[in-house]
Amino acid sequence: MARRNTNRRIGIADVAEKAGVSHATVSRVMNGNAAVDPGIAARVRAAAAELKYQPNPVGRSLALGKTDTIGIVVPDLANPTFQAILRGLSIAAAQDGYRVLIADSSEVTSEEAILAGEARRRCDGVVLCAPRMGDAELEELAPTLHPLVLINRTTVATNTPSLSVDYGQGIQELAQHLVGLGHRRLAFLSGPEHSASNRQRLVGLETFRKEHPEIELQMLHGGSNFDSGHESTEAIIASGATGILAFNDLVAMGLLSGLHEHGVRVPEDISVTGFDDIPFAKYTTPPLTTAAVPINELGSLAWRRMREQIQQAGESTTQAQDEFSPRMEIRKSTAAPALKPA
Amino acid sequence: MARRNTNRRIGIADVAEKAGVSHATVSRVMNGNAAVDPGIAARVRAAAAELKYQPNPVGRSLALGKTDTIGIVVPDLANPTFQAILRGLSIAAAQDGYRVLIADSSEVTSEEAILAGEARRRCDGVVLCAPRMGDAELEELAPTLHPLVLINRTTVATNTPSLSVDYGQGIQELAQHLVGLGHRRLAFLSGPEHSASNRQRLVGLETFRKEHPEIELQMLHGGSNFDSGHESTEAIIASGATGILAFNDLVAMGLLSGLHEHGVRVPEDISVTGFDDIPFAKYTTPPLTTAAVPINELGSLAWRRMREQIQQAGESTTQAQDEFSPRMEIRKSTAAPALKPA
DNA sequence: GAATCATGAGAAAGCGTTTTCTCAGAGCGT
DNA sequence: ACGCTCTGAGAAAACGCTTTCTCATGATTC
Repeated sequence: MARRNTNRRIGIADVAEKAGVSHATVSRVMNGNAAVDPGIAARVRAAAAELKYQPNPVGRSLALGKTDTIGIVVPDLANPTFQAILRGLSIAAAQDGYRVLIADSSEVTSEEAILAGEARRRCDGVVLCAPRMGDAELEELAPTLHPLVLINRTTVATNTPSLSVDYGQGIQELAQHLVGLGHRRLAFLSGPEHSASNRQRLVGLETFRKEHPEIELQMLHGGSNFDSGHESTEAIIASGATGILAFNDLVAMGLLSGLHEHGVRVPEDISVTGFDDIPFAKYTTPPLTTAAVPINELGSLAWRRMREQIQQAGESTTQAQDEFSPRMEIRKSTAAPALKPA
Repeated sequence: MARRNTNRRIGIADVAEKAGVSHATVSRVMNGNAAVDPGIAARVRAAAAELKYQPNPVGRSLALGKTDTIGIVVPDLANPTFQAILRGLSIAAAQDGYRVLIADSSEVTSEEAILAGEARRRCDGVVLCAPRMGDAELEELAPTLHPLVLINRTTVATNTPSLSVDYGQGIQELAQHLVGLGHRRLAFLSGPEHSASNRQRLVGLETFRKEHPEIELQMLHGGSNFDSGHESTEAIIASGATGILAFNDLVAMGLLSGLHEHGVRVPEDISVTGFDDIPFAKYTTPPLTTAAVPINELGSLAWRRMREQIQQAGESTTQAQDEFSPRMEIRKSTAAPALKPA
């Protein structure tokens, strides 16, 4: 065996001995599972209190087959969106006595499946944010992870709830907002190539194109963070577009700062929109027009969906596929274009 | 027992049966602990692979007495500082095969000790961020949590490593920076009453006062987030101070936006400084002068200190007390005052 | 060729709980 | 006063793994 009895943390046996009962009885009074003589119960409780006994969660987990913990897999903890989801999830889960375990894949897509499996084995369920994972891999992985809640992804398996944001609609509304202001030359500064939510934006913009054939819409490659937005500054200026749809708020902020450095005024010369409405979006200069995603709700709803699955353990009923529609948040980074477009 | 053998997840016994060996042997080949006949080992590995066997971490934890998990207690996951620490910690720990479990106390100081104890029982160690916990409570709690790493707090117990930032020095440097620019009327927009780091700032400012008796320095009550900074706007304007030391970047940003709404120009009318240098500080308008804390390092160093303790389990050696000196980050929110001070 | 030794596999104990099983004793009715 | 039910506590099994203990087998040496 591992450790010969070095002065170990006090366990149920110590309480049992002190109270002069069996450890089964101690367990019973601690969990209130069966009727115990009030006198004995009091004696046990006194002993437990005196010894400051706290049941070992690992032992409990093994016996109970549950850990009261859920895992969350995120691609990048530096992203405010995932931070917010994590926070919402953590707070909601804590309310029900659950804790959350983090697995940050650091954008390494190939690790995501492994991390998720690992997390699932340690926890009672997994919330998976894997925007870049291939569909095939996701389909294969999902059943092995149940209970599972997907964020911004869906599976064909109907017993997996998913929470997603309608990025396609959001980006269309933003584009229409720009058109409504008088812009005729738009550019979309796209996100990571294999991102599912980027694909949704592209699909939305395709629809937009059909409805507005008269509008020029360029597609520029970008990334998902500050720096990539900043790096795209010159390409944006060169594009000649007056209305820029950035992949998200982070990219928009990087772009904003790049444009400022180049002496390009926002919104006088160029209008910029973001996506997500991260907490800082309203504090940029100028405050960022964006599509607001109810990000705190996402986290807490993720927990609710998880809890539903944990409670009805076994019976695999079909689960809700929640979709959130972003809400336009018109601020000061968009305005009518000053120059006449071509 | 809990569950009569409903179609359970496959375990070590299944592999043993399939390979025609005892489960002890399976365990041996999985962990490479003892010499096993190469032929048998191959058979076991084949069986394990075919069954996709993955050892149950809870069982392992119970047998091994370790969970490969550490907990982190934070007062507020919405605060970028704690987000960054969490991230640094998580990434560093993952490198060594450890996961991190979150406990967000939601600023409820009275819960912190309980959460920390809870976390400790589930994990191999705890990183504690509890800026508002009373000193006495901390002293009593610390020994029960070992291995423990304290952030921005210290204990008399020398076997508890702590990582802290020299807020006192940072705030003095910021004040001196303002004085150097010509400001004579300063105001400190303080943080939460019982915050340890706020006390450090106050001590630092006391020193500053002694060195600069000619400078007026007002103390204003505030909080630690956007909103509290925003709410303090009118009090700040009323104070007549031209140089404002905000508790942190969040407060400074709230103040910046409030001043903007009131038509007060920064830095022409009032100079504002923050603290922390959160990622967004350089994107405010104007970019925020602040004292930069090497926040990513804090997280990874926290893990290193934790790992050291976990490795030398038992022998309670005295541990390092690391202190970081903030680095001045002079940006555009501070400048020489336009008006002649009294 | 027998005694010694090394190798390696199975049996079983242990980690700390919960829960089923079992049974002693009390209470009740007739 | 006997037998019945019922209450409640202890014994023991189970959760899934690791590791010590034990012992059989085959190799080595004099």
